[in-house]
Amino acid sequence: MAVGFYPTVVYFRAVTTEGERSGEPRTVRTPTHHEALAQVKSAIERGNLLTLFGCCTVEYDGRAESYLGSGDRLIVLKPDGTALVHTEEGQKPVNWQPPGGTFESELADERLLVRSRRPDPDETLAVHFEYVTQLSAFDVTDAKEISLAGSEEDLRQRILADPDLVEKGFTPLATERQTAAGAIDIYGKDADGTTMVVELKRRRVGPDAVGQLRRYINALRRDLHAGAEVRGVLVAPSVTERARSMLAESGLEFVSLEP
Amino acid sequence: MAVGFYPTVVYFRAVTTEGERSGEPRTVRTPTHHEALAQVKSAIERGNLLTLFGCCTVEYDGRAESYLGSGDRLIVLKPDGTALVHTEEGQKPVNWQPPGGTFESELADERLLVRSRRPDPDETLAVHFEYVTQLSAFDVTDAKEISLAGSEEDLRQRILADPDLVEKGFTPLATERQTAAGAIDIYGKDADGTTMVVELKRRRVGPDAVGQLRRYINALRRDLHAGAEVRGVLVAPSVTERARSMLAESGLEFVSLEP
DNA sequence: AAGTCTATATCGAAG
DNA sequence: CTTCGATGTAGACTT
Repeated sequence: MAVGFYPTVVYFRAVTTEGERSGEPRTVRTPTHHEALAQVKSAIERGNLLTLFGCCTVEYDGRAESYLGSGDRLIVLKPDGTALVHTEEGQKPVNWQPPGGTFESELADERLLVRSRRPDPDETLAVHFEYVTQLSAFDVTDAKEISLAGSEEDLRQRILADPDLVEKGFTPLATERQTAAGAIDIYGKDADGTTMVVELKRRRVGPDAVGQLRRYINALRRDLHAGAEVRGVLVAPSVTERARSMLAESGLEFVSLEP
Repeated sequence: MAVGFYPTVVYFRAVTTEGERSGEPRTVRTPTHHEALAQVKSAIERGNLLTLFGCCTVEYDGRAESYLGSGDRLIVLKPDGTALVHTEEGQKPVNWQPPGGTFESELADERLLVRSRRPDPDETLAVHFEYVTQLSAFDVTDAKEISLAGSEEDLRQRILADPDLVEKGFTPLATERQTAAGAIDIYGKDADGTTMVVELKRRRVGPDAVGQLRRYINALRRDLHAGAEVRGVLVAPSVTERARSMLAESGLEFVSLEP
């Protein structure tokens, strides 16, 4: 068992038992600010994923402004310019920077300062470290794409494959059909040939979805010849009480379907 | 310079130069799955912030479902139950679990498996590791709250402090005044005593904001006696072309104000 | 607990 | 480039 000293740089090559692992991560514990600066610069240069844990203050200036007092946080810097500042709680980072920016690091007042700048909108994020507990640079290449099911897109695919899920005899004619009020999820006809507008929601819907469907139908009625009959169907797992009464008022229909 | 062997557990106490630092972080490089499991369990038990870097697959099942094939990722587990799976790009984690869940870890097929379960909605996230490159457990207590300026709330405070920013003679009477269409940001009267509805947006607004303001005004006209005159003012840094014409059509006004 | 609204929303698609 | 809608939205606040 090795006991770390101060500062300690650890280079290591992974023991490979099943296929090639990624390049050597570089980890430094309790570095001096000077040493941390060198490691940060080098990691950014190499396009590594960089994590820093330590006590810091954070300033953000851009679409809004914020100041975060001194405390322990985990900072993640990605090669695409993303910056994340995480505290011990919450899913959302307490501060962040979206992809596309650039990182700069320097010693300010003899302490490590990491800055992220992003143009359009012009935004800066500055992390001032009081001390760095641990710094790690990882070589990471992850080509795999995620496959997601149960989304609205997935629901649409299922209805197109089996239109009877909406109503027996329903025939989809188009998806994303454009109207003045936006694109209709599924446009089609019922068994009698009456035009139908189907709006999909993957979860319980409120009044906003009813308004959206209503706007589509009004737009469609204007687009089609006057007096054209158009049915509107909201497809969702469930509906709020207020939305249900709005549907009734507007002569719209609801079909319950799990995503 | 120390060269890591396999596995290596590093316990260290930070050198304190300015006030007490947090407890000792625990970092393990290229652990066996068995060793990783012990460290994960111990870190969760202690309420530490845990980071894992390594090659893994990720399964999610809950509001939707997803599968993520094998690749290098950074996993962050927080003591509040938050789980984050980050790849080398993007601000959003590729998979995640909101706070409130519980972690379980075990060896499945002799490999480290970390699971997160969350009730209501019932959701599970499972990370299967092919190998762990590095594992770190941090003791973290961050009491500091973030102070944010330049938000819509901030804009409202400024207008209440100086109503002339909207219009000379404007008198705010209420904030968050309820209507059937929702709450009005600032409700008041102009120099002539005419009712005013002020809608605030901290950034460039599109047609949606005009629609929102229009709904508030219609609701208010219904609430007040018939024929009541109501002015609507949209306060934002700027407005899109389409929104500007909608404002003109609806007889609404626009005041440019930076957040 | 459920509904509503905001966000430094982020993200992707479409015009 | 803007505009628009979906998100496993998250998170805060009201009822």
